[in-house]
Amino acid sequence: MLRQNGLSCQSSCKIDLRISAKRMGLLNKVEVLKGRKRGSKRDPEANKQLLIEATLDTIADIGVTDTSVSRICERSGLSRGMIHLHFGGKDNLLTAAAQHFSAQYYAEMDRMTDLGSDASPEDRVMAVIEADLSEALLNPRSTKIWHAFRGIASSHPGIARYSSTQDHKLVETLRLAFKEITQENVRDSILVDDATAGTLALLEGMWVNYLTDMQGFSRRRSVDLIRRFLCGLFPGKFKL
Amino acid sequence: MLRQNGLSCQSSCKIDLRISAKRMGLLNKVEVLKGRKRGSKRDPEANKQLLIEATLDTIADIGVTDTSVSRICERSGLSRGMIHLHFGGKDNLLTAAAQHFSAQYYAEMDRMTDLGSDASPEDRVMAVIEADLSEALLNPRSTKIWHAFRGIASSHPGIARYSSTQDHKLVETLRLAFKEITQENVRDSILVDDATAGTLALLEGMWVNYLTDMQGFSRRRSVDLIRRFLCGLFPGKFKL
DNA sequence: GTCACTAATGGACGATCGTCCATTAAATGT
DNA sequence: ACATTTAATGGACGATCGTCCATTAGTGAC
Repeated sequence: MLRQNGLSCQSSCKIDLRISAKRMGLLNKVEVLKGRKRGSKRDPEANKQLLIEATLDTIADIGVTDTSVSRICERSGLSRGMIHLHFGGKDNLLTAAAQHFSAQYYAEMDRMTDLGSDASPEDRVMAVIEADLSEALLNPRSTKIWHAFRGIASSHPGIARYSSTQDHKLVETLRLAFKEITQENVRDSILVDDATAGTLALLEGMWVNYLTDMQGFSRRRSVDLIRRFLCGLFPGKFKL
Repeated sequence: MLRQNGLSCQSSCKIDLRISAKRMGLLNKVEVLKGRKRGSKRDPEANKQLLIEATLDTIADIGVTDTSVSRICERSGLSRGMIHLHFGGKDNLLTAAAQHFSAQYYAEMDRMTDLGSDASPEDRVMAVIEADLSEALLNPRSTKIWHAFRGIASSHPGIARYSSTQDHKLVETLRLAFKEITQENVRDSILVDDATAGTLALLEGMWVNYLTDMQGFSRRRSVDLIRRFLCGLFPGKFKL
């Protein structure tokens, strides 16, 4: 929107129009989002969020490689100095974006798997799987961002911290559920570990399938596939 | 090695040393590798390969984001103009590198799964799994490169073509084997599809695990995990 | 209204990016 | 031996990178 305004008017008024358009449009939106008191035109915390969101959107749109400071600021409608001001540099912003993205994922995952405490372990496992493959978590934007971050994680320690599914509450949720399922058969603790790791691995694979071919991807079939594998691991459980 | 020479000598002789070192060292190596006729100092094909290899090494070392034309040339010991000369630009070189990497993977996979034609379908499936998780295919370099390419694939169509495991001979190998296993039970064609897709998904997940935590990764445990899942899918088969 | 303070701006800066090409060097043909 | 062709070089080029900072604008205290 900003760019369109800038391009469509003559050069003499370009700067004025861009500034006023930015000011009005974005700040009003921010005010609504954050509930900031009316008339205030400054809100550092909201701008930090704006930058993080713009970073994620830019990565999803044009890829990490082409995500530059200028591009992020352009999209957020804020000035170029803002990144250094609030984050101290591009790298820190990227790390903050990865953290925010990860936190958002787990928050939404928690929300979607908040079954009653009387839910069977099978239902809890399936809830995790269905949540992970739901449109809220698995969509074009999130897959692109997720894999982009993972792709640069090994050369970017700050991001690596948020590129793993393996060290979160989610793992314990699954492990506990599988433990309950096998409780009569306690001798086999490796089964629980394998079921947990295997389920997460299958989900990873599904995300890759989605990234590779979004058209041909079917959430239902993917859920059924994983259920089928779990049904094999725990005969009698996870029946359709 | 080039850089060390450049740094360790004085500035007056820097250029001469670098050139002579590059000429001697690299060309002799290339001659040995390619069997080029003695005394020849030009070999465009070898240089293309040299650039591709240098590209992959650079990506594995410092990540795609920092992989620039200068860095690639520095590592290969060739001049900066070479990339434009042989590939017409950086993007084409990256695509060629992705293609080469993919081809190398499948060549090695073929080599390692070349069992006799009397091998059981179970053995053929397990051969694919063990090959994919072997050190020859799954190592720090290959994982970093693989995920780096996948991370930029969605914004780089040329690379996307080589970032999928799903449209290759490998899929048919697995599908055929699983079909043989279920041949008495022909009515269930989805089982074959699920087993194929699930196995590949599990392997994807194992690669991610390896990338995320190379120290804690165990090839044997990963193979056993997948075998366990398959054993559940096909009761009686894939026994330890 | 004035003052101190912080948020925000946008341009300056040197470094590096990828591309391109005039030049040099090597191989080949005659 | 010389001419022709092709491989290879390395610097020039403008664009863009990320960082930094002098300046402006908004806010709250008095």
